[in-house]
Amino acid sequence: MRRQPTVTDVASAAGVSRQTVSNVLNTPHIVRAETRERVEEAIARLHYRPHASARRLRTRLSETIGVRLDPVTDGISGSLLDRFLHALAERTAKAGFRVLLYTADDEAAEIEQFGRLIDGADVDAFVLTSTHHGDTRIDWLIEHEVPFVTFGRPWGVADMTDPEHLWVDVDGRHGLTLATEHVLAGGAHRVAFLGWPAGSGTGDDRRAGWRATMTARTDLTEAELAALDLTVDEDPTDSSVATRLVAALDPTPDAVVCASDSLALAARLALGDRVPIVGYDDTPVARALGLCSVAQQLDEVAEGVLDLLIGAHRGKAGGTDGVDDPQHRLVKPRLVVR
Amino acid sequence: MRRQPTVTDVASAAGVSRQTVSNVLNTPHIVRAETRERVEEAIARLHYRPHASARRLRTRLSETIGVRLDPVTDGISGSLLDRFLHALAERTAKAGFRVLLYTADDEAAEIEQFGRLIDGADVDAFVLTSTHHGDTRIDWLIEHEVPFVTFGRPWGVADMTDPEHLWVDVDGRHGLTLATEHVLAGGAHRVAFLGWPAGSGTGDDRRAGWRATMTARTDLTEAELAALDLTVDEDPTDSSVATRLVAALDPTPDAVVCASDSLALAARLALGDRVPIVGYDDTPVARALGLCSVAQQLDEVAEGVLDLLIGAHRGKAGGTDGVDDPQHRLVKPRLVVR
DNA sequence: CGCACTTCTTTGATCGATCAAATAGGCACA
DNA sequence: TGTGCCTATTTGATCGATCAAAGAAGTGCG
Repeated sequence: MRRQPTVTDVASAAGVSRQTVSNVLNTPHIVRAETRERVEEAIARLHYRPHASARRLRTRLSETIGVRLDPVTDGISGSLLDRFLHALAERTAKAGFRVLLYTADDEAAEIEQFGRLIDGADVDAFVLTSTHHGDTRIDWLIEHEVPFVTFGRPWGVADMTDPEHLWVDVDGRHGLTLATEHVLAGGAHRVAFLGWPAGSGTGDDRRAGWRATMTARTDLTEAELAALDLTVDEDPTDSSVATRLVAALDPTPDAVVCASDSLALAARLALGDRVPIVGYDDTPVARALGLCSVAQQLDEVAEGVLDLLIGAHRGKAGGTDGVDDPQHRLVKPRLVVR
Repeated sequence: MRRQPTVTDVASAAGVSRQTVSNVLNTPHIVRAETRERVEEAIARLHYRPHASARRLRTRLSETIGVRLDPVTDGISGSLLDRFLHALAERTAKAGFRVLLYTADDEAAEIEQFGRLIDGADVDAFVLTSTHHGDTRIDWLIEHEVPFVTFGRPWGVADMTDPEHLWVDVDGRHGLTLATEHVLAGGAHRVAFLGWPAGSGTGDDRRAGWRATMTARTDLTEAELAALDLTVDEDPTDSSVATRLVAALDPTPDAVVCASDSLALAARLALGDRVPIVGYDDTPVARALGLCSVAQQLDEVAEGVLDLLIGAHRGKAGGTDGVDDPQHRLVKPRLVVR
């Protein structure tokens, strides 16, 4: 590997000075067109590429986003993060940024990582993916004035509208409304919901979509709805529990809408293909089983994350395309019909 | 965010010079114990952390590994990359390195990325995950003397032993041997193999494991084996094809060993749970269905990748623990029995 | 023609670390 | 006591870029 050309090399090749080359790269508009072209020609001829670390040292900006790679959750939806990461990496690259991965076993370790990555100028912003109520990481980031965006709402009431906490999320309630309306339109009447125990923001949000739709569109009583509201812990070994639960439901419901594809798989194993089942996340499992599923629009989520981050960078400017709330963005999921 | 302390700050706090602080951090053994302790105390007291970009500028090392995030393949095994990435990120962090993600739509674009990332000192090595025979990326990396390791063997004959091409792979042949022996031990006799068409190195390797075991352990003729050797394109929409294929097999085989979990799912949908089925990759799908599956030991793979990379860094030293071939490593998979 | 005023370009300093070479300190031995 | 040698520490230069401020060229107007 021979020595890389530097700004100085380009400068002498183009017959100008270092700073002019730097200007061509960073603030092209202040350079006279003729000079700019000469410099650009020299850059191309020498295959010059700026040394990212040198620039970072001077500007104190890394143009890199840190993303934690969660320990694999063993859920079928594991690939969700994968897809989100891909969408994020792609968009990030388009915006001229990079994605740096890190791992951490617990919150304390992750905060330690924040410090290391920020102090070392490795990253200048974070994207958090698994947030929960009372997350200490978020307090740390806000206190240390580190820009960040979470994929997922903070479910605490006050937090949700906190302008310091930027978030993007998928409207799960809307997703289950779509799912429920779809099976109702297909002739179902007694539609069961298979979800997680109350208490998780995400799960409750999805349940609410089912419940609201059922209340509005059917004449089922509260008691009947309660009987159709099935709950199981999310745990791979629990799929058998879910299977038993669904099978025990008597009479068999006309359809089942689920809070996740892994629950949908359990329902499918219990009921076979006689009853329409709708999953959530549109994972390969749903595809393989031929089940309808609610697809999170991860491209849009990634786009939103980046918009908010760049907005935050450039002085809290925020969304461009007429979004009402520039600090938060709720993406509408789509129902994949099969 | 107040200004971060620098080596100079630490130096004056400890009453020594810059370089001594640097020595404590990089070559502690040349510093007298008493001095070292004083410096370490000052580092802790000031919460000093080295500025990574400054160090990289000087050393011309980024201590960062570039990994391409593949476009999601829609296979059930998508989560495999996810798990590998996680294992890699974790090990990488332990070795004091970082993982930088990038994406690229095709090989040319990826080579363009190589150039950008190397010239910018963003990364100093790459890990490639989806390699194929005659991969131009590999030629580029070797030509430009950029260290890299691939997860996956190059299936060209000459390439496989090329000392310039470091690789780690999982012994799929052994995996299918384990799978086949397991079902044979369970009393099966006519064991079918469900895999991809001949021509893919990985698929052929797995098939060979099944075939060799069947030949050695059963008295089935070549013709009988050929009839049990089922082939289908890997494509999500093809699972129905696989299902038909398996169902058409008459008489029903005693067991089916598969080249992937998504094929195992197809077999399961065709045969129900009357016949033992073994998948490959131990994805959540296999777990949810209660199927046996061959688990790639991604931790070991990640460890191998890092060993080779660090070995290459430090002058082609290579493996430590008595591995025969210091440039290549074949990890033995494990059968998860359910 | 000359002075003020832009606009574009150059020069010197700087970011925070490490490298290379020089210096100071300690110890043994003649 | 002085010389030589080894080890521990300090000093000056450097990596490649950007920032800040100074300098040069070009324009308008009295």
